[in-house]
Amino acid sequence: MNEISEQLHGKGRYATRTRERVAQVLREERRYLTAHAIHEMLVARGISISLSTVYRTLELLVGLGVAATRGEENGEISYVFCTVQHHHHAVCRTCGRVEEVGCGPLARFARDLRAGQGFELEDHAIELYGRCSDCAKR
Amino acid sequence: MNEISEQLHGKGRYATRTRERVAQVLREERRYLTAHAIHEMLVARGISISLSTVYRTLELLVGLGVAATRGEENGEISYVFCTVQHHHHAVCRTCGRVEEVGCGPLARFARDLRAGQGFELEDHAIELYGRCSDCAKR
DNA sequence: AATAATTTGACGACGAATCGCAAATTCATG
DNA sequence: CATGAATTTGCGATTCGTCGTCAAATTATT
Ligand SMILES: [Zn+2]
Ligand SMILES: [Zn+2]
Ligand SMILES: [Zn+2]
Ligand SMILES: [Zn+2]
Repeated sequence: MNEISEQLHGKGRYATRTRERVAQVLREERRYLTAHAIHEMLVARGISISLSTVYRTLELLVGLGVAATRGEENGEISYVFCTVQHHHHAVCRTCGRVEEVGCGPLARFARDLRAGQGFELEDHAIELYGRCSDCAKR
Repeated sequence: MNEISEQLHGKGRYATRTRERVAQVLREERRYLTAHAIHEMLVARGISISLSTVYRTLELLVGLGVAATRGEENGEISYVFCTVQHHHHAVCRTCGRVEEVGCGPLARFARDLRAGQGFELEDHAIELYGRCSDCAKR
């Protein structure tokens, strides 16, 4: 019984094979995927699952804090595996891999912002794009 | 003839009353609005315009670099008035006002990131949330 | 195995966004 | 200002992502 199963069990939800499979895709891929893409990947593996269930499971995982969403420019919603603590995502433009990074230097940024235009920073959303260590070598 | 009209004229597009009205809403509001919201605001002013035209005009303004988009979590797309040069948005959580801010401190952030996990930063997307100077006083 | 609670899949509803085409508007030209 | 070509607009239909309903299936418990 893994971490997600324990969280589900603690909240009176069932830890089903179906849910574990959706979570497994996110754990393996580590990049932003739409519900549709996840569904297709599971079907390609010979697993029978409905698109509705994929949506519901993703919503559940986001609620548990183990998945994060991002609104794409075309209106689609993408999901990615995620840890609970506050962090940001560095997205590789070559392979799509998502790495988590902290946000230490933002403290100084917030101070400058308040001094400059009186804006009191409460929160921030950052996405970083570039090349992951593997792809940068090639 | 304003700045947007000139840009349109230079690209063989017509500077129409309709387009100017959509741009005017963005200029006045300075916050993220959906195409639907913009359409309703224009209709409320007694202006007859189709939702299709609002969508097409917004797409055009984004292409001109005077509007920016953001994918919302529910799949909608929001638009905001924007200058061409690189910058980020500080969004007031009380009134929704969007202010533009630079990203000077990010240079150090990029250096630390490369040293820490080998990620080569090429670009970034940042959204800041908090209270604008007006709302912070109350 | 029996039971109760939860989840799943199939289907349809809903809304955002887009497309095609005829009518209207814009703009250059005379 | 009148004319005509080019572009834009509005309308309706269409596509597509997402979510709701409900009976059937699955899960956990005894
Ligand atoms: Zn994350
Ligand atoms: Zn990579
Ligand atoms: Zn404010
Ligand atoms: Zn920047």
